[in-house]
Amino acid sequence: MTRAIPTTNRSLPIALLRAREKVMGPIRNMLHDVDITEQQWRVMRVLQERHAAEPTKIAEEACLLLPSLTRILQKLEEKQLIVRARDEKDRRKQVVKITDAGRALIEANLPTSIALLEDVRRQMGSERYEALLDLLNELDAIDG
Amino acid sequence: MTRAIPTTNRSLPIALLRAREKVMGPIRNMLHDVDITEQQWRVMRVLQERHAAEPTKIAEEACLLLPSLTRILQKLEEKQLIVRARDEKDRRKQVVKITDAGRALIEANLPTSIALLEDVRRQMGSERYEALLDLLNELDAIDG
DNA sequence: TCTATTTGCTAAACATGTTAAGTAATAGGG
DNA sequence: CCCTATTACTTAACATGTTTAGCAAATAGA
Repeated sequence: MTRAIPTTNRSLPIALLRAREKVMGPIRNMLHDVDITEQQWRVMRVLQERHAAEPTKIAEEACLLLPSLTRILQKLEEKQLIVRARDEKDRRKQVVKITDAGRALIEANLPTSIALLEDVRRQMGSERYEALLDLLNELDAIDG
Repeated sequence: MTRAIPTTNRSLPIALLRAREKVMGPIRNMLHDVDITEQQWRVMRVLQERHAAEPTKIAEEACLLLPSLTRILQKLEEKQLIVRARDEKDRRKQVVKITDAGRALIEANLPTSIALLEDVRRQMGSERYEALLDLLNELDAIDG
């Protein structure tokens, strides 16, 4: 039984894109007021959870490519939200840490960020929200 | 019952991002051989289905912002994959059409594109794949 | 009909996405 | 120990994402 060519509303890549826009729109608005981008926010969140991390690990967790992360870390350093040092045990690596100012910025905005996601969860219903997360993680786990 | 702050693997924005990367990776590789970007491909797909469309509609269907679309249409026009004309009934608008060369490019690559998505579908299972699409569309339909 | 507003698109500026190439430090094998 | 390959990042170049501003055409009222 052959399926027809999918139109945009039944195309997985576009459905993923639209869903992400729906979720990120309000969060981006919030971050805009603090003059920080969505990607910078993701990096800060990772550093808040791990306290210190090397760029490769940050990139993996924040779902960023290293060239993008390089520029982002430069900007976060300029804003004095993070500090960087060379790893003395392996001088190819770096140790990135969040500063007090960075932690303060996270703590000031995390409640709103969580509330916005809670709103999505409430509108979808907890069960379907969790089911969606499960399916997305399952998709991420396939071969590729 | 309060939930803990979500870690990255349980964060909806990042889960959407990772899932999209998983799906688009192979498709991007395919398009790279034809020297066309993922976004240019989306625009071409819309034009193939509608034959003629105005930029605002294309942007909506391909999930692009108008400033991005402006540049993309300029490049597709240079590549002679589309043609543009002013709409004589409303001279603010344009009429964008796909050329024969554009249609040929789509037809040469669509089977592979579909096969790659079929592969994802097979690995996830049809039911879960469809369930994922339903949940994504449901997410897109909430208030925001 | 005149003007204020809206609509459709473009331009500009800055940030990131993506690929390819480059550099320095480390690891591995002979 | 030397040479090669690998790893961790950086740089560069081009394309898109995102916001703001701008322009011309059309529309809505007064």
